[in-house]
Amino acid sequence: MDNKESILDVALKLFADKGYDAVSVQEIVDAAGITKPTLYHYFGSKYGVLEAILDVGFERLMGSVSDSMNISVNDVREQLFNVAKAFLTFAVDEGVFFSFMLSLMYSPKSSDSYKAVKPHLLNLYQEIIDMFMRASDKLGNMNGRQEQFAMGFLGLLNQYAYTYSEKRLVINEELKNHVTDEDIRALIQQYMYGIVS
Amino acid sequence: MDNKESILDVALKLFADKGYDAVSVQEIVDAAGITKPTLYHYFGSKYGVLEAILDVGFERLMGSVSDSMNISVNDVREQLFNVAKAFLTFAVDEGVFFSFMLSLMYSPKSSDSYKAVKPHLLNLYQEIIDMFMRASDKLGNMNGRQEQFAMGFLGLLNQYAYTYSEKRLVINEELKNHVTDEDIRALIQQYMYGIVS
DNA sequence: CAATTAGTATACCAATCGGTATAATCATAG
DNA sequence: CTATGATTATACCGATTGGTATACTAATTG
Repeated sequence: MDNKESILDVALKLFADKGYDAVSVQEIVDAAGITKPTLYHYFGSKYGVLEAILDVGFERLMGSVSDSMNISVNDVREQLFNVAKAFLTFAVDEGVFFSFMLSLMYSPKSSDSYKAVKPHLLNLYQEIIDMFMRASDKLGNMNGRQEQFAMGFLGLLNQYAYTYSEKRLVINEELKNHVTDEDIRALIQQYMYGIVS
Repeated sequence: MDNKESILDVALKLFADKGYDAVSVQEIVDAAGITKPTLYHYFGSKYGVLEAILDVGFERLMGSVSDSMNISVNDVREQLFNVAKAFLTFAVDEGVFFSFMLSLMYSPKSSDSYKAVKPHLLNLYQEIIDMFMRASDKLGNMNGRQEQFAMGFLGLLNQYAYTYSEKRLVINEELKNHVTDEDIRALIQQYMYGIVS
């Protein structure tokens, strides 16, 4: 791992743990074992480091989600299952980035960190909304509520990933790579047919 | 409004807009039309201001939610409706505090702001979980998934309030005081019976 | 070998950070 | 009128902030 990568790696960990604003450039370069001019050589500014982190992370997430959408399926449930699996697998594999992303989703609208993440989030939202649009014929009349369904779906995934990662930290590190297909099926079931089923 | 109140009022707006870390004490006192020693006289520290804001806001929220739970009801749906209405009404009436609260819920775990909000969040979670516990007999066998249901319910409410407030900002300020009972009923319907219903 | 370039270290900058010492002001109480 | 205690303003503190000028080194290229 060269200096450039280790800066991104270390900075992501610090940002996810303490928040973008609370981390100083000095802290990053100390943790990466380099000096400030090196960081500014590569990224130009602290904000540049943030942007680079988000570029890399979202490219992976969107790639994974897009792939999951291109698998041919028989029904909507299967479609949702595939997307949920891709999303949650990403949340587990890239836990640090994912929790940082979640914190940015809800961060204050005038903050630097929200400005940086906003375009990436719009991308993600649009991808999910489009999926519901394409499923219009199979899902029946959504009465123009595709957007609401999409945000609800994403909200459920986020909330699941969030509570799951909380539990992982508290209970057992060994569970790490286990979001089972059954878990995901139960989630889709809940989303489609509610908790009374 | 005396100095103490106006400090809290102004600080909340700034925190909600830019984030706790990004707001300086100088900024707060300038906006409140006072000077630094006055702020430190009342609150001791910047962190003390944050704590006071959260104390006031969560007392209102928890009071409203608790009241809604004490209304006698015939079934679980009615119970959920009442809680959801209290919650969403609060989210509309105290929009600035609510969006700040949401940002803190997902903020990095080692940040000062998360430390301040954590005990209040645990309170809120417990209140919702207890409600599902009490509803065990009517909701049927939840197989110990009360906690999951509770978090899912809260996640749905948060997500609804979030997208709603986004839309309000974008489309029409006039909609402000209108989260209709129909909206809430549709939300509970979705939660209980899913999107396919 | 010479020359160019990317990467790194030392040392520094002005500006801002959260916080405070001191003293003046103010309304109230005896 | 005096005294008291709560508030407030002026002016300051050391520490840290994001960022940079300069010079040196290591690797690449002709």
